[in-house]
Amino acid sequence: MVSIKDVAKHAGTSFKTVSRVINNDPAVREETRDKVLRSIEALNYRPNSAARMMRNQKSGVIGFISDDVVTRPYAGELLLGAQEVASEHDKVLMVVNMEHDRRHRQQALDMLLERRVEGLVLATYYHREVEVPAELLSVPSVLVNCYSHRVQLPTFVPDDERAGYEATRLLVERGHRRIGLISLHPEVTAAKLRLSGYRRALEEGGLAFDSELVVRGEDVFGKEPAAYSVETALAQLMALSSRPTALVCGKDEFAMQAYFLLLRYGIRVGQEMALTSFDNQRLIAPNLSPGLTTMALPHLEMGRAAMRHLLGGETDNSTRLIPMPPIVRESHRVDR
Amino acid sequence: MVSIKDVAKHAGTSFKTVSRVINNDPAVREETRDKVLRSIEALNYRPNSAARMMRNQKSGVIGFISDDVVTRPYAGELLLGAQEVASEHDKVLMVVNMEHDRRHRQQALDMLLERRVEGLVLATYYHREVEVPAELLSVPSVLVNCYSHRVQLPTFVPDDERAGYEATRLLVERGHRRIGLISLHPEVTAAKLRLSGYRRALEEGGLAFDSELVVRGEDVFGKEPAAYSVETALAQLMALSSRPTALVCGKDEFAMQAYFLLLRYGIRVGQEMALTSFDNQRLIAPNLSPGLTTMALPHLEMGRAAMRHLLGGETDNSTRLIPMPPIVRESHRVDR
DNA sequence: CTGAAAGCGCTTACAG
DNA sequence: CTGAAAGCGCTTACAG
Repeated sequence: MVSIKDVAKHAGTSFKTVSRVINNDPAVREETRDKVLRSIEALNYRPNSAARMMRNQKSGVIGFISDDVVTRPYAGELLLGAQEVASEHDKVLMVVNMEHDRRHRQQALDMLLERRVEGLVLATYYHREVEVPAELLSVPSVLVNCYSHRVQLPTFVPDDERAGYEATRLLVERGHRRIGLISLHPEVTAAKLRLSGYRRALEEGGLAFDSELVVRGEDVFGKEPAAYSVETALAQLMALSSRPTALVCGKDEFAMQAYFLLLRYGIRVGQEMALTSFDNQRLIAPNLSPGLTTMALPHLEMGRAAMRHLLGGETDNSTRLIPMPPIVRESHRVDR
Repeated sequence: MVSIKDVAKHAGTSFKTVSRVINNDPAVREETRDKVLRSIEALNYRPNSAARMMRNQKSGVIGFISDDVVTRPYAGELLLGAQEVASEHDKVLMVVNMEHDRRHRQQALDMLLERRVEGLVLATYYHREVEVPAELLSVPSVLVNCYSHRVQLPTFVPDDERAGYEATRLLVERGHRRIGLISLHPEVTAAKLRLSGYRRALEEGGLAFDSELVVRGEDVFGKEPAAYSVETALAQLMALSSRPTALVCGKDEFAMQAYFLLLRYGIRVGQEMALTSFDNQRLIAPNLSPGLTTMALPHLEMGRAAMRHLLGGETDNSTRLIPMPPIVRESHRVDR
């Protein structure tokens, strides 16, 4: 590889002068600079960042540790948002997978720390509590889409309570008084928060909470055969003496299934049933007819906000609730 | 930061001995090694990879350049597959976005080359031709999910022709003689290849190609209002004097829309209409009822294969067609 | 405006 | 089995 000395020789200067040129030091005569630049061009020279790093004692690298973020639909936007902001600050991301295997995880962390990352982002593909490796405390770190009760770190999570409230309010406003909720697994963070938003909206609308209207739409992950499904949930709701006229679905996948399953009861979403949901999966929500009104997961925004915080040198460890904007389409537009 | 010398001082050896220990040089007395290891532990020492890189003249980094791979549903598996294999080889990925902006792209490339990446992966989220930056030729590089006619590089792309053939054959086998094709934008690589697979399957089944049965389901990206849509495509097919009894959809999103739109004609997929598709979007295909039979995009496999090739030190520049396995569910099971 | 020296934190031969 | 020297490719003071 061609080094700064090769360039110096080619340009007939000292290598120090070359260093000045590549670092845009103004104290170089125009003529000298041009000569050096031509040599750089001619030799196709690129400064070795490892050498620079050693002298400067900084790597310009941010570690991005995540579970399946990149493969889950749209969760990759966490990465994209983080990358965008990092790039504005002339930082690059080193992306590693959080392996479940403890040894692998340790290796990945060691690798990042040996590369002297200037910061660490820990991100998950769904909103949940995480076990924070102690190493995160040795460099500036942030938590994205996840949180910890044991460690104090800046935390960026979706405002699921508010989203639950908004998803329900859209239906209350239309005059619905029997609003079903097909819930995610009840132990999931988002499920709890959204349920409490749902209750708040009911209360605000002067409606009593009826536990019969809250049904579970999914099983423990991967359990077969499933004891809980959208199908069983809907069956339960449809068996009520006073059926719901509106439905809040725990995620767009639930909503999609509900569109189909409700047809069995002769019920069309957007006609006999108002419906809202969460996620805004672009693969689903706009392709349903009628289009699905849903609260968007703010992946891009969380990624950006977290990286801005990290690179902005802020020190405050609080939790930021990132809004989940309602994406209003047609499915909730049924008046009662 | 604590360096090798601090460890040596703490352990009472020369720093050279410390270097031996961290590099697992067997020629160190057990006792000395233990002493050093304890000091490393005590000081929480981590070797500086920049310094190592400088001496070793290799970075252990592979650059992963892509367009929107991480945000497109499941295309992120390209990254995951690549990462998996890289990690087995003790390499890490540096992920950068291919900006449309020429200057940004150049910056990203420069950055990667300054970091002395040992290889480069260029990946796209859909199968298409790319303009390959000249810099890719200066280090071992591979193309994933994309190709170039101007540059010879190892190339890993989905076998779309074969997939088109399989998707059609599943329907021919069931006795269908009028098989519609709702095509992607006809200029798209996958559309052309799949069309030729469709024709091959018809021919093999002794069926004449009828251009009336091939309709376009999408417009140029982002064009509003759309001149072509699944709705218009279906309308065209349903207006034919001899309607199709089976449908090959250009992607799962088309299929999903078709499920809904066909209801307007009183036609249920899996009853009066057999249907196959491409992609295997896990968000869509299993959630439709009946479940969608579709040819899976082999993202994970392409990512793995490409990285194996890159790190395996192979030199052959040919193109590998990665199979798109048929994911057989219910939608095609309609006999004629 | 330009250059010679020292050093960042390691590893690679070479001695002993 | 252990150590002293040289050097990887840069930048940071310090001279001139």
